[in-house]
Amino acid sequence: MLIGEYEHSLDAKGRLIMPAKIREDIGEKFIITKGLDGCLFGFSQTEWTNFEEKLKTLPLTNKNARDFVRFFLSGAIECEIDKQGRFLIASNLREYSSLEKEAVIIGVGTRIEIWNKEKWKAYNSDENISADAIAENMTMLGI
Amino acid sequence: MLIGEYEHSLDAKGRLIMPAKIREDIGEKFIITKGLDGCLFGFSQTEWTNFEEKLKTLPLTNKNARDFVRFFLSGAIECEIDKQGRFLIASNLREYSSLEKEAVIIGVGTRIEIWNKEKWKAYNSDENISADAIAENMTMLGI
DNA sequence: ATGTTCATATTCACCGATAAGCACTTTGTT
DNA sequence: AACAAAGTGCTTATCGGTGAATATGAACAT
Repeated sequence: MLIGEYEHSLDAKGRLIMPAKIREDIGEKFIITKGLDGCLFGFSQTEWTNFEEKLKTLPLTNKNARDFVRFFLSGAIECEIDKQGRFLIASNLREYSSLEKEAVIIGVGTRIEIWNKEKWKAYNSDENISADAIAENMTMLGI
Repeated sequence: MLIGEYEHSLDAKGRLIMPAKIREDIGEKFIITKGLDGCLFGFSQTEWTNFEEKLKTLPLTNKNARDFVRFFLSGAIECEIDKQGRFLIASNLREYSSLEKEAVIIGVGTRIEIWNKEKWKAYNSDENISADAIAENMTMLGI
């Protein structure tokens, strides 16, 4: 289970440290792709195949579904973590997610997400995560 | 059942003593997350896996669900209690809950809560938790 | 009251993870 | 061939996390 929030910075070549606590869960080789809300998604190999399976079940007759599948598959790249714990983020993905220097990596259960730090902070101060909304969701789930 | 209120202080590295009476209930490894009202939640592993199971059922395509899952999982970290009974609170969680020196740990049935002492006092002197208000809510709940 | 034990507080030292800079290699372009 | 750009790998310094040692204080028994 991938959890936690970690701040690190890209080096001049666009490489990022994979937090030590995530490294063993996600594996030496993993997949990153364009994510939702302006971040990047990262999947371990097994989670990626799960995800692909789900995409396959979508009806190709539906334009929305076709767009959705294209979005995720076209942006996907396999990454490898080097001896020093870093991985390179392809330039098109860096551009998509506005990653330049300061980044935040978060674990979200089955995947990680990579955010531009500023965007992450903005997202968190947004009303989309108000205490009320969270409390409401908690009771809905019976927590 | 987790109960009681305990005051302790963080050391220079951000570690906190787990009160002896809570230690055996919560286990050697447990999970802390961002909580509501500016405190942190702490769950035993069994309570946490229940929670995780529920989160897994939420749909990726729903923004509300994404927000909710992100809040709890990105804010979560597994903690281990060391030989001296202490555990480290990750810096982002310390920041979130304004924990610097004096802290209060309370047991709340299925979870513990960790508060900045000042915040805890302020919260308790608030009128929202006057004995009268609580009694009123109790009758509403049919107690 | 005194001593004993257990829990908590405080300080210090060490080690590993990370940041940052640099050099070398590869690839593609002119 | 020469160069620029991108990718890969190494080295060093720093900082945060971790464990050990010691001090303080409360609870309890004699």
